[in-house]
Amino acid sequence: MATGKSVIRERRRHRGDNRVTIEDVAKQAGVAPITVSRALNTPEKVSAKLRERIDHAVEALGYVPNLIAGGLASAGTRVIPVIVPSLSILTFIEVVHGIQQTLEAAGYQVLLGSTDFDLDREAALVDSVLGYSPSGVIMTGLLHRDSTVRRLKAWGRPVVELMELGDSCLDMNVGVENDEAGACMARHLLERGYRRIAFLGTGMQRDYRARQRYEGHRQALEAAGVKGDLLFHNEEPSSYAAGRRVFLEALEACPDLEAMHFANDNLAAGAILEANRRGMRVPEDIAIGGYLGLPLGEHLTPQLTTVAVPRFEMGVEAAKLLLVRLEGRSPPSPRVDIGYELIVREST
Amino acid sequence: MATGKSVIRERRRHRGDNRVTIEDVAKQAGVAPITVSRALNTPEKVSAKLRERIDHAVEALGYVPNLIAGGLASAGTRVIPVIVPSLSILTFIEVVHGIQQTLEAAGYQVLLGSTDFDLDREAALVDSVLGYSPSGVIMTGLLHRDSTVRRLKAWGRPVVELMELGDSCLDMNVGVENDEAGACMARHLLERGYRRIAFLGTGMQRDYRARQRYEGHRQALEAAGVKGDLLFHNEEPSSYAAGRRVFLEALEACPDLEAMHFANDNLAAGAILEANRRGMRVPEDIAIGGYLGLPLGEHLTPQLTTVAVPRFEMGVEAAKLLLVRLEGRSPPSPRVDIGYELIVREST
DNA sequence: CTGTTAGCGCGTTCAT
DNA sequence: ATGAACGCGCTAACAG
Repeated sequence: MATGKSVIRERRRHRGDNRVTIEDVAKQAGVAPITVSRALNTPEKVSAKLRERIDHAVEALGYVPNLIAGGLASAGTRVIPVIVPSLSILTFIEVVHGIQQTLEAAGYQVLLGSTDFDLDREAALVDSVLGYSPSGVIMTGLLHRDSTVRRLKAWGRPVVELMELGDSCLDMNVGVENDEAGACMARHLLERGYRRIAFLGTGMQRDYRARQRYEGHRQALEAAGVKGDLLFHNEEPSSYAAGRRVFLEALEACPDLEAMHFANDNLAAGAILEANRRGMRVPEDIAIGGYLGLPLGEHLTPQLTTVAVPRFEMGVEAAKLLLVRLEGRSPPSPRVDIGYELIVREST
Repeated sequence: MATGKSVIRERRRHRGDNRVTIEDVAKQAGVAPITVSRALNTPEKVSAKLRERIDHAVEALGYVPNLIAGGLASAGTRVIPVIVPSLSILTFIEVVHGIQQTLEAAGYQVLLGSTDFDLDREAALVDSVLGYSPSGVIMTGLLHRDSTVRRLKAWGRPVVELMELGDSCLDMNVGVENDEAGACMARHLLERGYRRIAFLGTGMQRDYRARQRYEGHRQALEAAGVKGDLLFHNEEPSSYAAGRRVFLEALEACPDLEAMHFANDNLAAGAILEANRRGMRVPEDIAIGGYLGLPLGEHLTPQLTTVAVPRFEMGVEAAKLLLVRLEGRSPPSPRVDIGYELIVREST
């Protein structure tokens, strides 16, 4: 006869959904659902014999765990939101790539969010993604709305802040010292004998990391007794075209310039390409330095001198830090300086 | 006295988790939890008065819905997995960018997965992400393991397959006709009067879309009575450096070549940069054509002739198609040809 | 090592 | 327009 039990089974799924559940597997293997759960999540806690029976049943039925249900029960999905300012800027993408590759290998999934450099959008995004009960969060930068900081602190799970390094962070921090990187290129240009040196950037209003590099640049020049506040910038987004434009603007405004320190390699590459077009000699007529270490730099003529930052590795490192914490251990240091490297090539 | 009820409330959360729940809000507003749920999800079904009280309570308590619980109850989170072959290839990133921007604006979140061009990894990823009860899925390409196809079909929710167009797709399809795009460039080179024309690519073993373009190229040449199977390729990933290398290999193997049709702009740009370095004249000594329409192309000297594909728009279109289906409507056509455009510049 | 019980926080369903 | 009851599928906690 149809018992009450079977009635329940009939109306089990809300809608046309008919996925195999852990209960189906348990029945097939002749065990309790929890044993299936254990066989899948902590195999060492289940006898070899049962494990095998269960693996069979899983295979036979094509069971795929419902991670949503698991997440609700255990208050933690294997999802890591990664919040970046923009997906149109190569830097962030390479970082995301490093993160994604590392986390996916460890069985976590990346939930992508972008703020368009807007801290209010960041705040809203954080609220929203915390609703997914993520295992941890990776954020860009150290600068957030108070509400964001409060939420994340109250939340209490691992958080990594990425890109720049600072005195205080929410939880963990990996990045580079932007002012030092800026000073590094400035000192290199000084050593080469250049004295009329300008810093050129775009979108520096929103990109405070570029401003930090400029600050390092300025201080390095002034420490050497050289005028350091020669700055050219506009607010368009970084691109080759933007690089060509600031390059020309600076040349026009300041024809006796000897060297240009660009806020990033995209701009610097644009400048070299423009110089190529006009038959200008680099570095004889004008020296050019960049920041990032984009692959394009070494293929230009002249090859671009740059301060390279390991962007992919920065992502990997952030993910590793998070994974350590997710495994319940605590990392040797919650702060990782990923470093930078001056690569001297032909353009200076 | 402590009633049974309050005991339950004490031990409510499994672990240190202390998030505000819908019940807290309901209590504060003096309504039932379900009313809060409605006020948030279908405000038009709740009286203005209650809605206001509830909004207040939400604000005051800082309530953020637990999307996991919602997902479990309603069998559908607002998550869209996007599965791409690689995050180190700019093309896919721009597509993801378009998708992400469109979906995020509509209140959906992108779950990122990458397969490294491996169909078995793709199959595993699909299994895994379906566990998140996503609202829909966006996949790359039309070629999948049988098991992947079966799962997705049985699953029954919206699926978009992206990049190339084909006769049959799982559900919806947006992309470009690769063979036509390849033929387009080939015909352009023929029109320019070139006869000794080679196709050069890298990683074509895994990248069957590049093979499709080569096929279109070959047929166009042979239709014109020109030898079409001049092919140079190797299996390294695409990069400027790889472009420089195939360029040199082809020149050496075939010094009387008149034109080169590259599988993508990265390779073509590498070739132009190498030609710059060697003082070779393009297109006089050798003509160069690309595919994609990367920004770099127009800044090179000579500017690169290319077949441009609107990659960002392709992502936007895919997301829109999905959104239409998610709103319960059905799109005018489940197949969108995103098109391509021949951009003739200086290099041919 | 295995099972029982009791929710996780919501939305569906059905009643009012 | 609002509410009560129930279960989505899984795992934590506690027994045995």
